Amino acid sequence: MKNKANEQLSEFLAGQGLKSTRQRNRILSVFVSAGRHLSAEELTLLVKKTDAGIGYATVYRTMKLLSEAGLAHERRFEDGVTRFEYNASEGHHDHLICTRCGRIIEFENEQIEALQQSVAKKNRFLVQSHKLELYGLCSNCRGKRKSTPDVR
Amino acid sequence: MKNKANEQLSEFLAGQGLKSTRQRNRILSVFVSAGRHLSAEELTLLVKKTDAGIGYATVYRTMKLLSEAGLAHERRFEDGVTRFEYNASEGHHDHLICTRCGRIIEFENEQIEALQQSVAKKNRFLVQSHKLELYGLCSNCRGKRKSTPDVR
DNA sequence: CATGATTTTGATATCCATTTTCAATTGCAA
DNA sequence: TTGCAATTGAAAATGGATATCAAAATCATG
Repeated sequence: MKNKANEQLSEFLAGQGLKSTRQRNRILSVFVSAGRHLSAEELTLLVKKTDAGIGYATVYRTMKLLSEAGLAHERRFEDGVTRFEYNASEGHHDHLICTRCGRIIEFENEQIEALQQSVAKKNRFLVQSHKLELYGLCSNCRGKRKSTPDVR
Repeated sequence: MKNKANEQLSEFLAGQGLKSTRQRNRILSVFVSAGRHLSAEELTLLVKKTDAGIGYATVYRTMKLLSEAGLAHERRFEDGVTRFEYNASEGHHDHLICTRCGRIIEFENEQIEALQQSVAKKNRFLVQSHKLELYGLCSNCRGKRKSTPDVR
């Protein structure tokens, strides 16, 4: 009866011998419906609107769990704060990050990925993962002095 | 009489109305002669061998200063610790980072840079800076079970 | 449905890198 | 030398993330 994400969570928990709890389901629901990159703090604030009794620690723990379950991905950009993104399914992607309004745009580019492999090969290096982030001004913020924050 | 880096520092300090101090010169000298990426902690340990009275706070403050002076670049990789690299002159480069021994290899690739620009253009995004990191196993660590730590 | 072993939770303490505070010291122009 | 702003070192504060621990909740079992 629940949405797909929550079903996936239930499966994962059952498979790991972990328990299904109100908190875990609530946190996942809020996270998914937010539909954007969220820090643990932002997520906690959203969650508390629905269920004031859920604490920070539980949010942190749950997000780690969701990462293990493949339902969330941890991202840490320049500001040093870990943010989570909901990963419905698709593969790897990289990010454009607006330094003014915080907007995060995702992109994929196989040509770049291929070149990365060739660089690695030249250095006899075996790539396990990579991170590509482009920082700058998004279309909304170019040429503006002020802006409406999108994400903090 | 000093080396080039220290001369650059003196110029920068004079230009900013800041003072030349024993600590600042000592820290820069140690940093430059190390010739590799160093965290503030690693650098402090090295500095203390020469001059035990220099504290952490001064190292942090000085490295921030050197960054402003263009003599150092801050880098923060996945482990969340800020490291500094001495930048003699050359332009931008990216990194291959060994997840086993911590070795850091620098590389440049204009093709990748060009593709980044095209991605940005498609998204009407103005790039100010970027970060590309490839994590994996270096040539020494491929096929090994254990390794000799290079950094940390 | 009651039991009880095992998990989970929430509040709080702790960790760790970095920054700030502040009184004492130092650099340097006059 | 003197005077004052800049700098320093030690220690406290900060901030995000993790660990601790007693109380509460889950859930297989009887």
